[in-house]
Amino acid sequence: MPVFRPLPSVPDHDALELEVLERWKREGTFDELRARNSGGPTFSFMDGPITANNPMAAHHCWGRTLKDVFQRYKAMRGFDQRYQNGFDCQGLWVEVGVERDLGLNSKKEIEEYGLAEFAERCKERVAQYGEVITEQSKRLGMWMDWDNDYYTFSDTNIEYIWRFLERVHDNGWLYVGHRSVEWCPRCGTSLSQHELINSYEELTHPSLYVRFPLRDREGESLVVWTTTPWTLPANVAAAVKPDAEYGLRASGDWVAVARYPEDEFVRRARGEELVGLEYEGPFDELPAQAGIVHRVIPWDDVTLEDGTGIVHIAPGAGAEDFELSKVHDLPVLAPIDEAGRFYGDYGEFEGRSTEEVEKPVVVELERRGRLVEHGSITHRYPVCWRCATPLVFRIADDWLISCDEIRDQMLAANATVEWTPAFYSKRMDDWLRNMGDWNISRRRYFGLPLPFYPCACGRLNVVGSLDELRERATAGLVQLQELHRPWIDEVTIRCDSCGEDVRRVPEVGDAWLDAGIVPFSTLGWENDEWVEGGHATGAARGLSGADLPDHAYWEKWFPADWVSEMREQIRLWFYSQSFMSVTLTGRSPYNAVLTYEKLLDETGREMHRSWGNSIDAAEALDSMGADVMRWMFCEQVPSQNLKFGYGPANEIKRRLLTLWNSVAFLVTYANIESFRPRYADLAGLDAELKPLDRWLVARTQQLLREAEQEYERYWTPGVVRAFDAFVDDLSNWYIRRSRRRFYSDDDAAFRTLWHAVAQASRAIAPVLPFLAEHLWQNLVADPCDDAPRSVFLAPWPEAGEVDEQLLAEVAAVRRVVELGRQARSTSGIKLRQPLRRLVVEGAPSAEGHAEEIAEELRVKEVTFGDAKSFVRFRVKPDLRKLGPKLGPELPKVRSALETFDFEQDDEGNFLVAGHTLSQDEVLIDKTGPAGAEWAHAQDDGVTVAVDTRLDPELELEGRVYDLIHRLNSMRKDAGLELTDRVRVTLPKSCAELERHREWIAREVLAVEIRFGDVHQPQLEQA
RNA sequence: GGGCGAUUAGCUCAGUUGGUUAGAGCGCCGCUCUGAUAAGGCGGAGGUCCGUGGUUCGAAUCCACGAUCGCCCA
Repeated sequence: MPVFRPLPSVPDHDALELEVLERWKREGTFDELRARNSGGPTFSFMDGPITANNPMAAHHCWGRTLKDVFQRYKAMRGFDQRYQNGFDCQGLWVEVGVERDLGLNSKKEIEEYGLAEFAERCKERVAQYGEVITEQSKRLGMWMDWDNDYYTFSDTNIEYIWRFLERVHDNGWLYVGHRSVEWCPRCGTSLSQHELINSYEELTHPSLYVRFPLRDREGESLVVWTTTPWTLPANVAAAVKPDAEYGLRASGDWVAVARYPEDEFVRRARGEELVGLEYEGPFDELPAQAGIVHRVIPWDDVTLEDGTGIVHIAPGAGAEDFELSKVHDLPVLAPIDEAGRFYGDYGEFEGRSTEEVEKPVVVELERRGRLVEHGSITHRYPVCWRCATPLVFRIADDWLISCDEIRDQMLAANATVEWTPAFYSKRMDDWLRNMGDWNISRRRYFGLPLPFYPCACGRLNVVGSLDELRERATAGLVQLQELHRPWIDEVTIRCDSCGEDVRRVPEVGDAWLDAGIVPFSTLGWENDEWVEGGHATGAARGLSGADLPDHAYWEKWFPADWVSEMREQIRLWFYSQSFMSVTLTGRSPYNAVLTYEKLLDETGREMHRSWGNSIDAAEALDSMGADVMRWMFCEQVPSQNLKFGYGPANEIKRRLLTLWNSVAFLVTYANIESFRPRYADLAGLDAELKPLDRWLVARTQQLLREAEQEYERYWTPGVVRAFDAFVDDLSNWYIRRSRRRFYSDDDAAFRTLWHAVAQASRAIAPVLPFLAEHLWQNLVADPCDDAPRSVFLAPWPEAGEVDEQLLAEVAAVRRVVELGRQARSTSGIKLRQPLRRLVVEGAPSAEGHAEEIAEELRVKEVTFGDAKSFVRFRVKPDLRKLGPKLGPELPKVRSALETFDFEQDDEGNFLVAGHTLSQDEVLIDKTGPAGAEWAHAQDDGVTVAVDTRLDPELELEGRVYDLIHRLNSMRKDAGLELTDRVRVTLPKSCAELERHREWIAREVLAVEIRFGDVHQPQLEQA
């Protein structure tokens, strides 16, 4: 029975991960970890809710990996954590998903379907995808308290938002805005400013130049440019830039001179001279236009960058237009309804959409000779972020929260937050400085019911809790199954001013209210008594076992020590959370933030299902494996977009192979030699260690220290880099150098290598939980009875003293070896051929390691000190020392040294340009010719020279190495096991090698070597 | 128009206190090891570190201005 399970030549990540998941489940590892850490110091992480509306996409895995990495790290360090996952459950996302499923495509169709039924479908959808996301997250390795998720559509969550809104109202911040807003005609609702961002697409629209004939100026017209023909029927004014120059063409058209510098004008006028002129509107005969006087108004913001310098103004169909209407007292014509269709007083346009009227408008203008030019333009135009319908402007009443008073408080709160990467803090500030009032209302169905009950008496009743609703209700309580439409709409309450019955407004709330309240709703803010299962109320009933904790619990866990979400969340969740928290408590709800950019495909394009380049989470998890994905996410500098794909994944798989092979090496020989590991070795190795062993121990300590530092600053790229470098050193220095020691029962070597691999697994476990656990099981948990059953149940391996001197020595050795290889390679002599002598200068700290250097470079002797006889030497200033000392004199000294313009005194000091430099103030480089017998290489003060002369003895040894090489190749070709013994027959021509018979036999595991009548060496299994 | 980033090898990107000859991976060429083996190692070619100016003994790094790209706001 081997000590370790043999490793296959390459890891099967998928199988290995499923096995680890199964073991965690079987052994209750996560529960045990939580129990162990319970009562320890707290690490408060607040999970931003993931929308339970679709399976996970690759980009979700990025964020969820980061969340899991740091929760695992903190858990290994003994921190008590909550692990509560959150689902975002209501609002437009879910509605649109359900609409698609049901084939509904307008608000009318939803209403015909029935709001109660529609709400049930929404809840089913949330339940369904909540489950899918949970399974996918588990597969990714996420450890969360999966049975106690919070759902933002619970009555509890809703009530907490009501309390917030009540506070907002008490503060006097709540108001109804009558404004021009971006409107989605399909969804039938306005969008808030944070919903507009990132939702621009390249769209082609008509580009029209249209005449507005001036009254009292026969034959003269203003020419305006528009890309929205549908707004022309609502035109009431034309704006000019008062200080710009306008010109009248011979054709009678007025345009800005700056726009047409080449044109000839029969008359010129400043914009202000045109102000006040009246003109004929484009569609004056429409009933809606009755009695409207169209006139020219001044507007400083008229652009001379495009168009004609004269702007068509329709206050009912544009934001700036609407603002101007207030300044200039213009009539406001609102042409379209909630579905984006024209109202009845727009003649032939009635009932048509904004797109459908484009053509008739053009035809009509043309017929009347009003059209100067008709083309098209492709520009960036906002579309609905959910359904991609192009947005329009319309006048609407929305509920808004004023930002005036909170803005500075939020800025102050943000100043307390530690952002990673740091510059995101400034972006948050920028957003806060510029944020407009928060539009919280949506004219939809399955969302947060706004608890606003305006009364005819002028009183706005804002209900702050379910209890208050019950108390004030005058009807509808019996059927109130949950706080959603349609049920909530049936409840009427008594106005607390006049006592009349009042109804709720029909609007629902912005989904970011739902997400923003969770630092309060999930932690039991101002809740007197702990309520078991108290978060699974209303629509969340039966979905979760989450409790509603009491206020003491909130005190313990608020604010979050750390949150992590993608960059967009600056204007979304980071914003809404902070807004609500500052309102309620005056402080930031999180202390530290890790933010990351966007996930693109591996060529750098955005992923889109319709482009065929999208990779969803399930597919990626299946074909890459979770560890590989996690590595990719962790390696990525979070301020850069991540190029995600199979190409990069395969590269990572290959890189992980070095670790795998190192472990496989250990396992192979440990089994052959029946090595038995001791768990206590991980706390400190007390074996008789050789210098190289002590080096690996120091190197391992260094890894632990670096990893810890990087985890502490939430910088996964640093962790990955440190680990990668460690594995390279482990494999390409320690194992490479020590290989032979494992062919025999060298206890110190086995223990040292085992120690290093086990400790490294612990350090990387948060990033690669599966691989680390798999290795821990095989290397530690299974063979050591006293070891923790999981790498995550072992405590974090604290870094001890790092032997910096030893690390420096070996670094010097490796540099010498590197140079030695370079020197050898310039000579053209194979590494297999032994050489007589190597001389090293400038690497004093490598002096204790002459034997290693000799072995690596296959030379008989390594001497230190005198390479001068082989090379010329060059002296360079040590800038760190001499810079401060010499100041402006330095360049002179430097160039003198470069041109060998210096002398050396008896003490070895350098006399140059009037200065005396001691030896430790300069760096000495060797360079130059040394004759054909010596090959050399130098770098940064270190020089090596190797004697390339061969003598008969060296040549003979070279032949022995050749033979060994050849025989071992034959062994491999013959498919022999590592431990198989062989009999070798050599041709008589090899007789001279007789002297090295034992050496050869040892290297090829030969029980017999004889010389026979053969032409080629032959070999058979013994 | 304002804000925040980015610009480093053919490609993808590291490079947090300013320090000597700027790194990695991939790709390319050559060599090499062969008991990690459809791997590994070494070497080479390949860089005006976007540009200009400034601070400094010294700038990829700090400052100013400009260019290009990206993101956010207006």
